[in-house]
Amino acid sequence: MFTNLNTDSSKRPRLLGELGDLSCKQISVVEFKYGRNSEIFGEGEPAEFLYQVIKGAVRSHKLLSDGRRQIGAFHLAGDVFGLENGEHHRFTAEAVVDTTVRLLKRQSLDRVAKSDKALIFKILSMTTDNLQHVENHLLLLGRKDSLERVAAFLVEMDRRLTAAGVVTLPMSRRDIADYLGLTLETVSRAFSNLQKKGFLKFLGQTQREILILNLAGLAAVDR
Amino acid sequence: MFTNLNTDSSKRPRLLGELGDLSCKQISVVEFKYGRNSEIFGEGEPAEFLYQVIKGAVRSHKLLSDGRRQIGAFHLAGDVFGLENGEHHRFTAEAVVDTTVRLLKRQSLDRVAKSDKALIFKILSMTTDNLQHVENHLLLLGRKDSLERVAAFLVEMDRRLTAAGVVTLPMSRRDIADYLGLTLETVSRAFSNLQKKGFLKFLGQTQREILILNLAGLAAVDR
DNA sequence: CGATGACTTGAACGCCATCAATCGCTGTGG
DNA sequence: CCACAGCGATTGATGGCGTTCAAGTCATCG
Repeated sequence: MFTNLNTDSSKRPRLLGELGDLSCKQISVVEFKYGRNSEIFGEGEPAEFLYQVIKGAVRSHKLLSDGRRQIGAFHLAGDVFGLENGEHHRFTAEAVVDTTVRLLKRQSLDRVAKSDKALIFKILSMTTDNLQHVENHLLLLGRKDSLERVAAFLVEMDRRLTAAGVVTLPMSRRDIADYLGLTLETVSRAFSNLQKKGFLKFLGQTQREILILNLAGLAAVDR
Repeated sequence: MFTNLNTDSSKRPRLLGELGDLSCKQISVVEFKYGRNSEIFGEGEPAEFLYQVIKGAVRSHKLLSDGRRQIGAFHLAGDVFGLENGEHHRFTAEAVVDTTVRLLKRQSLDRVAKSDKALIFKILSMTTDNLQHVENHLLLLGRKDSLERVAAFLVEMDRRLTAAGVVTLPMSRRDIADYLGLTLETVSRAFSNLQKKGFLKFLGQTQREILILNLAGLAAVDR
């Protein structure tokens, strides 16, 4: 492993914010590429690094012994993940598509954090953001029906990765289903339903490029 | 409000750990009592205090506009809640039964935290514990069936509030249902099912005192 | 005692899962 | 170039789990 690592302390960070401001503080930062569907780290493994998505997309999931899967979050360009405070990762993280990730040694992060209060608060703040997202997802999984879930998903994705009203999903219907606690068939039916209602339109043939025609309508379906 | 407040800076804390060690650091600590089903704070309200349950039980929930409710967590004796990093509470908190709560002004906490690294790390650690619990709950709500959910609930409650193998639930079947993303009827049927299977037994007539006969069996049902 | 609230149990329904067929696109090899 | 396999996605048919609606029990309390 780490055959293609790429020390970065001299380079300018490609993304600002979040971890971008750390590279100037003697924290070793490297970049690494993961192929589609390859594992970045596994649940239960020691949490040695902190990660930031540079390009691509990552899914974090838990598995039951019989294969049932729950995706806790998708991490898109700029997002930080692997932010565990304990010794071990609580999720498995995989690249959804070919993905470039920036790695930070937790050890060196902890060292700097000991003397850098702003950094501690930054980490606390990112953890809290994380918590907020998961708390909202609890309500979705516990109490929303399938159409509400898919509408909420589209609103979230529109906010996070839209380019001019067009949402280009990096993940499959199965990934979406495992994020929303549904089956891929139900997700597909909900997409068709929302298209029939005039809230969205598919572009191209891939079924992954979606033109959002009525964002407020989708938000209203979500409740 | 605050008619029965009770300054506590001179008293010994009744519970150790978590916030118990803060009372000796010039942080104003008061206790307050809430009656059964009364609101402690509401979603969206400014987060002025941090709370610790001294006696009783608290539920944190979110509501949809049509009344559907999702309980994110139950807070039992010793637990800290209201740990928001933002300005506002993200849940509504209510007393499940008559409950005594210790309040800490977030403002004074922040003041001390600025110069006390151990305290910041403590807060970060509590936030991470919180996150871990919610992440596990995602898997439950997204992918487990009703019997698995109820078994998991009993295992959790056995761990958190058992006295000699007897679990005395402070919350109603409806509260449990809204925690597990089910209806109260389904929860009731699952209890009956687990009793029939010999995993538990009801004591008294209240249906809230439960003798756990086979904890490993319950854990196995949960998977 | 009648009223109320918490819980259980039964019956019927409905939403989503499951099973299955089909379509379109991509890549591969004869 | 076309046949064909493989994958992702859609769509249809059927079934099951949990919800909904309803009745009934039991304990508490006015």
